[in-house]
Amino acid sequence: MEELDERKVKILNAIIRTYLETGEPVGSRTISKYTDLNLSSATIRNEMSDLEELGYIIQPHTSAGRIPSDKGYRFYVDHLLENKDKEISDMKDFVIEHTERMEQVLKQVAKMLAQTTNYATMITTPKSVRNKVKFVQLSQVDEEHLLAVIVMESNVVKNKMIPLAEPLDSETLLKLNILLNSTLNGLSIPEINLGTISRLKEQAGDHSDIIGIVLDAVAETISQEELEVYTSGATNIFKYPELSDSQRASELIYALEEKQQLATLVTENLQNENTGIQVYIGDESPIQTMKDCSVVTATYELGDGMKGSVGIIGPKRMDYEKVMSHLKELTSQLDSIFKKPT
Amino acid sequence: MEELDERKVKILNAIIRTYLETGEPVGSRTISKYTDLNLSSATIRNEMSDLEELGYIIQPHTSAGRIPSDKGYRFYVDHLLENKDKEISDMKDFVIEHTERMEQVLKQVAKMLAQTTNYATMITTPKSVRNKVKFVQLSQVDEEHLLAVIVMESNVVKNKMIPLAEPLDSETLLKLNILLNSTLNGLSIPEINLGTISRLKEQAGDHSDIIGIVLDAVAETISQEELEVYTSGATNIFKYPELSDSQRASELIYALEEKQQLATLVTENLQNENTGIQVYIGDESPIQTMKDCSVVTATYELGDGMKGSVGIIGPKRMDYEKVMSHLKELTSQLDSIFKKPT
DNA sequence: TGTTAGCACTCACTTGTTTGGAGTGCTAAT
DNA sequence: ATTAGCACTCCAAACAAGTGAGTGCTAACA
Repeated sequence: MEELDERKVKILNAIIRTYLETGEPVGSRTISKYTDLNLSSATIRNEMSDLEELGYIIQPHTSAGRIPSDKGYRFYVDHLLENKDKEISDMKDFVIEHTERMEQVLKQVAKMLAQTTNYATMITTPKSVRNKVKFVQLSQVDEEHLLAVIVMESNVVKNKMIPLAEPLDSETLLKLNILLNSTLNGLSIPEINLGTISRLKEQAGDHSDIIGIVLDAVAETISQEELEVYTSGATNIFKYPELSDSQRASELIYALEEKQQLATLVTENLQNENTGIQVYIGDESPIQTMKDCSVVTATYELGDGMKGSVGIIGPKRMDYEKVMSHLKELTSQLDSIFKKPT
Repeated sequence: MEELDERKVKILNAIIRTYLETGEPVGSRTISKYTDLNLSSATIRNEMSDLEELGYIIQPHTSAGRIPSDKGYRFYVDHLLENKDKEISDMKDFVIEHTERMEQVLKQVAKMLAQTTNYATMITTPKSVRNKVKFVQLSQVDEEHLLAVIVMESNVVKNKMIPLAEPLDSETLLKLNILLNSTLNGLSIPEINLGTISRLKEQAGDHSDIIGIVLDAVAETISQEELEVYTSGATNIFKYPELSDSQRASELIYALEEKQQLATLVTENLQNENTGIQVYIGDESPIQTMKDCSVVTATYELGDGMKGSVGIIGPKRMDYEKVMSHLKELTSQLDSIFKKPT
């Protein structure tokens, strides 16, 4: 298959751009005027016919204009998109009064992104690729409960209540605390292995059982850093007629509500060293219900080895240019946004 | 205005019930057969005409059946609803593997309720009407950060990072901890007043400034027990044609996404000693965008003075009977559901 | 050989008209 | 007081016709 010559590319580009704007099938006449090629609509028609044969555009029905196919969008995103990197309103200032809870920050970011882009958005909690334990403390809360507080290098705090048969005396507690801290401090999850554990238990002597429970709790707590996903702007999809019939809308909103699926979409990105921006067009998305949408995701990194994901879900004819530069901007700022509070 | 005689009531009842089932305007003929009154459609017509004049039912257009008006629903809910208290699938068992985080539990409850009722649901975190401090602890996490951990009587744990100019020595820390615990322990929020505060500061001596910061943090943390609201089953509204045109659906889902509004809907209930089940029909709801829906809320109580709210949002023709008994069942079980974990 | 003008054809969409049926209100008879 | 009967209303579905945007093809042109 011989590839597209320059003129075809120009025409394809014109088609897609105008379609992105209007959302209506675009006809030969329109292109003939819009471009500076000075070609008659007839010529354009011939070229469009070729483009359709090559699979870049589709005719919804016989006597309608053409709309881009998934392949067309793909080509557009891969080759036609100039990286303008326009400057974008500085989010850092706009966004956040210091809330200490990451949850709040994430929700706010999602919301703001949804507002500025007019698409549905999602963001995951950063996942500790290599997060270290910074501080551990056990406290006797009441007769029957021990509270384990774990602070990670990233200043994420986790709590875990541990039921106890009978209270520990304060001396033991102190000993355990010192032991835990001196051993675990600075270790990342993979480093807390059987060796560490058995050594710990040994040193705990009488209370190895408690250490066991605590360690389990710690491990669980740490690893239970499941990706949480926050979404916002779900209703934005109603702004795009091609998505807002109740069948599709329902499915989409359901997918946004059931965050679990979204997580899967994003995890693979985190696994791979896929640091850049990922674009899923239509069927390319692993989530079936999103086959009528495009999904753009980006990973952000928090310096201290935490990685998370931001994503935008919109119609196929989304403004890729704006979305991608927004995401690029955002991911570069998230680090400092998170650092500022604490 | 002379009130409804018995026959009118029966007819109204029949109209509403069949409308709840079908969702279509119901005509005289239908009623004539459905009821055991053995009346001809003509008679029914006369009665219906009366009922319409009294405002209990409406004719969407001249030659259509009748549908209940808000007033009709109101009458139905207030007088016609027998409290069957049918037994309902036991949620306690169904629901919850022990997750220690209340958030998880609430999300699950909302989800399950949405699944069994086929309406949209919401649930708030329990609010401490009279929640007491059980345990406080300051820990030196690193050079520049103090971590305050606060455990409430209800075993809710809150963390607060406090930035420090320079580290405290461990002796001072111990002193502060003892001081805080002995003073605050068992106090509820209103009891931590200026008196307590100044006494505390006095006793803290050199470190009164730190106590100040800590107390602020504690107060903020405690009072910042803002109602969080979790929703689920938003997409259920698409199951009811009268709500699923994109205009309405969009507004509704937006309202569900913007949980803030929902909170307001519910708070007033918590304030009042309104312990029972509250039904808002159409315009009765304080949230404007829900004027086409009915909202049923119930408050649950957790024994230790925590109160929260569960709600169901559905079409006006929701199955009030089922919904109300579900809610009644649920609220009575929530206490033990929460107690079980820890 | 590439480009263009012209023309017939297609097909969704709109508008107007028709028809059927469900439902009502009224009246007269029981 | 109830009911049968009938005329009337009005929505909804079906159908017809007109409109217009857009295409494909062909023949003429540079």
